[in-house]
Amino acid sequence: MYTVKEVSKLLDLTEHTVRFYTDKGLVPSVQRDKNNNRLFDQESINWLIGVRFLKQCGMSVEDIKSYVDLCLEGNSTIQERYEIILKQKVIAQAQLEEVTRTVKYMEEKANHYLKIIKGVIPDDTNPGNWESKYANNQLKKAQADFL
Amino acid sequence: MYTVKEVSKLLDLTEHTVRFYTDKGLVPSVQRDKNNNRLFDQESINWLIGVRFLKQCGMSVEDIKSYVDLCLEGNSTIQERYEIILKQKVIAQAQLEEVTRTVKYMEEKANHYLKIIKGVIPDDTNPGNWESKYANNQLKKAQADFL
DNA sequence: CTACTACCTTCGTGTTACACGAAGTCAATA
DNA sequence: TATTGACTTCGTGTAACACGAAGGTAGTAG
Repeated sequence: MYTVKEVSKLLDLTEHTVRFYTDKGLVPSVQRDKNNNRLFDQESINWLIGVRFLKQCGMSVEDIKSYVDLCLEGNSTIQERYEIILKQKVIAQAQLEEVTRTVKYMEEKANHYLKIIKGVIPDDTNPGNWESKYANNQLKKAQADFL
Repeated sequence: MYTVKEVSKLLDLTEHTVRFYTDKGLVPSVQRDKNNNRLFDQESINWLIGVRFLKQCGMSVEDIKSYVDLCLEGNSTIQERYEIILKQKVIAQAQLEEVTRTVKYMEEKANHYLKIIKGVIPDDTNPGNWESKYANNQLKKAQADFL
């Protein structure tokens, strides 16, 4: 059994957020002790982890609430829930691509700066610099995605 | 040369956001035509793409502005910029792990639902369901990360 | 017994990064 | 002439919190 504080540490959420989520009904299994303190058992923590995943891929608190309610409604809603998860899966996959590109950008950028610092190449801070060159290269791929 | 509308389509931002960013000075190379319309050349678009990457890994508009200002200040700020990028790189890499986990969660969850729908396994909607079982498995890894 | 700590509550304000609409102004185009 | 599309400022609204205040209760330590 965990307190709000422990859970917040465990899942890297603020206590505020943990209370916020439970109050919004995102963690139906959360209990109270005789002093009205929130008590999280393993299951509640598991729920919270699930909630974090759903949040992660851009679901609003409201939408997560709806989803949780569907879960509580029972087996009749499984098709509906399946479709929600499928949609989120697609979103998460798109995020994965974006984040992968971002990591790559940061890596190449860091390398670029490092080279300048080490004097391997001259600096080029002014407009028309690496930002441009890098992005110009990226743009072909990027545009293919966006257009 | 691109208009706000075109850029917004190209980079999947709203026109509001594009104006917002340019007004905040995140795209120093943006020009105006004789009618005061924002005009984006290739370089401005590249800048915007860079801004998007920085945003992506959690930098605030304010911090991006500071970074952009550092860029404009010139070669003396390269070390500082290098450190910023390194920090963002770490953040982006952490995001990558999180998103990877999220994708996995969604995939496994979708598979689970699919099995229920196809009648391969019975439903288990009530508390103590798959959410718990999945999360219980995840928890060991998760806890290793968080504790 | 009292002080302190750790929960809880409600209330209310502040923040970020926008979204959105209103109203009014230009300028080019049909 | 009317529409279109850009612009501006102003102002409100929103989500998901962050944070502090004020006040309550419960358990522990000195």
